[in-house]
Amino acid sequence: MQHLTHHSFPRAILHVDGDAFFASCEVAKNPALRGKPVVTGKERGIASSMSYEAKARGVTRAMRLSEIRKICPDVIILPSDYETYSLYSQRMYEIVRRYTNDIEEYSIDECFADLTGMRRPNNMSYEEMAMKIKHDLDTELGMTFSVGLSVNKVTAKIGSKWKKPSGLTIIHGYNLHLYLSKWPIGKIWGIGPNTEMYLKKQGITTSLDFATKSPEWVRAHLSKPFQEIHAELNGRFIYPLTLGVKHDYASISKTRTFTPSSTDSSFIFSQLSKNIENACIKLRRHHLFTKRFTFFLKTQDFRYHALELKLLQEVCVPEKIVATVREVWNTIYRAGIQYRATGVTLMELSHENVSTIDMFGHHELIDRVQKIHEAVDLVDAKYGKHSVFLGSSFRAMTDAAHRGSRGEQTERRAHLFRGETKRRRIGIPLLGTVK
DNA sequence: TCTGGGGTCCTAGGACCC
DNA sequence: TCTGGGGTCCTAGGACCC
Repeated sequence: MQHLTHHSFPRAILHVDGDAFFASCEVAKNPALRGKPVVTGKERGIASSMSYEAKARGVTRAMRLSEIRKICPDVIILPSDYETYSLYSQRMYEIVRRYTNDIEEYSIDECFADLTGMRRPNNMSYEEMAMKIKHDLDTELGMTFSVGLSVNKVTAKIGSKWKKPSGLTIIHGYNLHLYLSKWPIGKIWGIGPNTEMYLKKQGITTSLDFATKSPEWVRAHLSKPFQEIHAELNGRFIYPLTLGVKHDYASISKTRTFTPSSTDSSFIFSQLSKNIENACIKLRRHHLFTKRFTFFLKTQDFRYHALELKLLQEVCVPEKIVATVREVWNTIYRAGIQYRATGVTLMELSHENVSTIDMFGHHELIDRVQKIHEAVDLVDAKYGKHSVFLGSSFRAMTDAAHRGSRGEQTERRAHLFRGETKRRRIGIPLLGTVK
């Protein structure tokens, strides 16, 4: 009796990657920008995406806008417009979905598609499908995409990165090794700087060097994710596609760097308070509650001093979190140390408020505070974000000396307040003191 | 890349229990 | 009181991605 071997014949996995996606969306939205150096990220003061014309002039990611203007005086710098980008993103998914329903919406500018078994229904070869998808995307969205077609996600990713922009690279299992021999180990999806350095020390420089190591060697030297990458580089299909729309958050975090750095306890606390408030705004927008959080202070030399704390009850408002941080503040904050950023991460997110604890009327109080925040969210929706904020965040919202990297935006809003509208910013010290 | 911001997953080690 | 071994849960932190 013979073994029934799973003759898992090759899959056809497509990876689609928008070229300079944010900048390209801006150009698609406003064709007058076509052919010009376009950069997005104005609100952050650094480039987050740049058109190929801007790249040709030497603009790179995270470059300061002041420097960009220096090397490229005719650059067009735009604030990020995520509403537009996600609209184009949805259209990208929809176009790919014409050819298969098995789509992973991997990120705003990328998706995977499993074309396996779709030759008959589409009456096309896999190669034709890849070409047609790219053609549809390019012509209908007014920007270019780079596409890779191969036998799994890791190799499809190599395909889409092989030629950029506007590339279409098909990597069959039988000539995978030709691509791997020319693909540096550090460019593999999932291999970062750390592992790259480690593998190089082991004499591995190309993807092929790595792929041809024995599974035993890989098991002995590397952790699970790298064993899986190794298997995919050998043409196996390991990583399934996560189908359907993106699931809920596992965590929500907010962090902000301030320049110059500071040693001022109350200022740093207010920065953290502001981050907590913003994280809670996002929490409520997604109708979530948190039961646990970590916060950190980042020192001038990039060390993190962090603490993880558990709440007695799920919350979606910042008061209890801020009060908890205040209680332990002196175990983390050290006088005389220069801090450059604070941050908070909310975890154990859930949809319902399942708490049963209701001692000393805590529940009622929290409910009341929650109602205030519902009203505040409405005010914010009407008059703009942060029209109302916690008293404990006051300094972070007003200190001109310590404007964060969002300084330009703050300035612009402050101007609005003085100018055509009568909007007032209201600090609510009371909320900050709820215990 | 002298370093912005928002995420996910994995692992090692300690605590605790049987 | 000392001992071995094993399982589970939790936490800190590493590594990576866009």
